[in-house]
Amino acid sequence: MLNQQIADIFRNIAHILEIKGDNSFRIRAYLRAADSLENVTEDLEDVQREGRLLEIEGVGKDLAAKISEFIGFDKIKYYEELKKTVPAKLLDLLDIPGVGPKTAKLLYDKFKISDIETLEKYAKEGSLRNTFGLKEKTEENILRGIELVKKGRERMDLGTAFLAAEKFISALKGEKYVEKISTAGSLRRMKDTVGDIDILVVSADSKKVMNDFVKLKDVKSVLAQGETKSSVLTRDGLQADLRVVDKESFGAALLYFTGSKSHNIKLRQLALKKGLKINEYGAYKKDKRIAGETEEEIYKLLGLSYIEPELREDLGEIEAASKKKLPNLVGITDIRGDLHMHSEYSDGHYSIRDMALVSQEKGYEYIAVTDHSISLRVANGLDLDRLNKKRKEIEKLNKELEIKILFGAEVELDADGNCDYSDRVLSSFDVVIAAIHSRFRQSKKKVTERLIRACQNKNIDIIAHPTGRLWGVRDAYEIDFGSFFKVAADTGTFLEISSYPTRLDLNDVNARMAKNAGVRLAVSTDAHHVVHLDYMCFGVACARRAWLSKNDIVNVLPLKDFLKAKK
DNA sequence: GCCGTTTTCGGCCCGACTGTTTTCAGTCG
Repeated sequence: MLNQQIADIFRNIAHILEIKGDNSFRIRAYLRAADSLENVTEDLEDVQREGRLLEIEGVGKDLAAKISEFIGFDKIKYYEELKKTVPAKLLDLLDIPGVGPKTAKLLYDKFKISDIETLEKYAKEGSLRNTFGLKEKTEENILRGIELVKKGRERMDLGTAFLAAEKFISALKGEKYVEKISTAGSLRRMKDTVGDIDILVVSADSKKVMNDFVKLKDVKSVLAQGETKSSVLTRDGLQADLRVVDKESFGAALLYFTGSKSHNIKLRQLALKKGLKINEYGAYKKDKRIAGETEEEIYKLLGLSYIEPELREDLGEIEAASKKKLPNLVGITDIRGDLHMHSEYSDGHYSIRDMALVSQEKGYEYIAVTDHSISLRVANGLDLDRLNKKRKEIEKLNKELEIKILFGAEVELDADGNCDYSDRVLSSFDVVIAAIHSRFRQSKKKVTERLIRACQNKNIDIIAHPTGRLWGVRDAYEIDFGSFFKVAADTGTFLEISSYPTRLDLNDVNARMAKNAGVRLAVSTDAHHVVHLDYMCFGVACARRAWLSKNDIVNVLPLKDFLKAKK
């Protein structure tokens, strides 16, 4: 995608400038702009055409010109020239933990090393030592870093990380020497992917916490064990870090370790303007600590209302908090029904009754059982006979159970956006979800037309996982979001936030844009198993990251209001 | 290179850790 291409170029420019030892603030400007571009949902080409490039945070006159240049010529002259000054693969060295621009430059200047393989050879031979600032220890570190790169420091999906962290937290929480415990980092912000698990603890006996932590059942190996910080590798291959902090610094530490980095930077800048200083130990006025035990008191001190972790991305939340204009975010307890799940009629593993009973236990008022339609044969899509059988079973269950079961379907959209059931059949469902499960590789224009056609179908209530991304399997297909969201809003078609942790689709950025376009969203699990019904928390977190409140979500409505709200 | 309730120049978050020094530079989060 264009936005990503340009972001990558800016990041590469920054890395080359780092190696060349350029002004660090200019380097930071390129990195900041790259981050910023990744948060723009609109196609940069559209933004450029409408002359709005300068509205993007961190993009000024110069970078706007470079973006325009790339859009027009597929090249940025400055970048092409800059690339000639360093070997292409030299930038790969920066991926090695512990190797930064200075070391990379040293390695190149002294040994002409410009790729990871050569570096590994030199380090193994021991021929790096006895150079300026390089000794045996550094060689070891480089080799260890290369191993890490090879293993791939891949991020994990939110679901895997969340469940792993929960095990750690619940194991430690019961101990009486653990006063306070919380996750931090991107996991606490509920980002769709997580790098590693961060846990903070307040304890009177940090030694005991550390000992217990590294001995927990899920720990495969111990990477480091210290007085206040330990790192382990879990059986799933995830790194988990536990830190013990002082009680009076817990809030400041939580704030610091939760991030995001750009959120923290902005908070600190704000503090400076007020003559204060914030670090991970507290908030200070002339070296005197005046806050730090809770996050709330630090935000208050800065004149901000409390900012929920999901919002801490420096995407306008600090400005909104200073005007007391933060949204009243939707919460898990607001959800009254799950509108997307499968039973053993198609490819689910449980009966309708089982899915209903577990949902009922969650306190839901209604669910929609939306098995696959006839043309999705790999998922045992339902023909008309089985549809009738299913309908009768639901009618029977509805007389017996307290929860209301809606008769639904997840209907295939063909290459042109048409359905595989007739209008007559479609209109007999309580809820119709439409989805794309094939022909992912169509052009952006074609996919957009396909989705728009689905929105215009009066029988289709919801579009499931609209961008089709499946973490670790395939990227989202390209969509003209502006046109798609407008039609969805105009036709009253709900768009789904799939809570399935490897989907989370729409994602936070897209969902926020959809809301701003007037679209209403359905947060659903797409459960194929009773335990998947628990995934709702991930979809709600995604909605919160998208700044959505109850008004933006349809399955917070009581059943009769929901039925009235849909087409 | 960006940016502005101490504005159009002069700033730009802050501290820990590590390995290498002997007072610090580089890297990281």
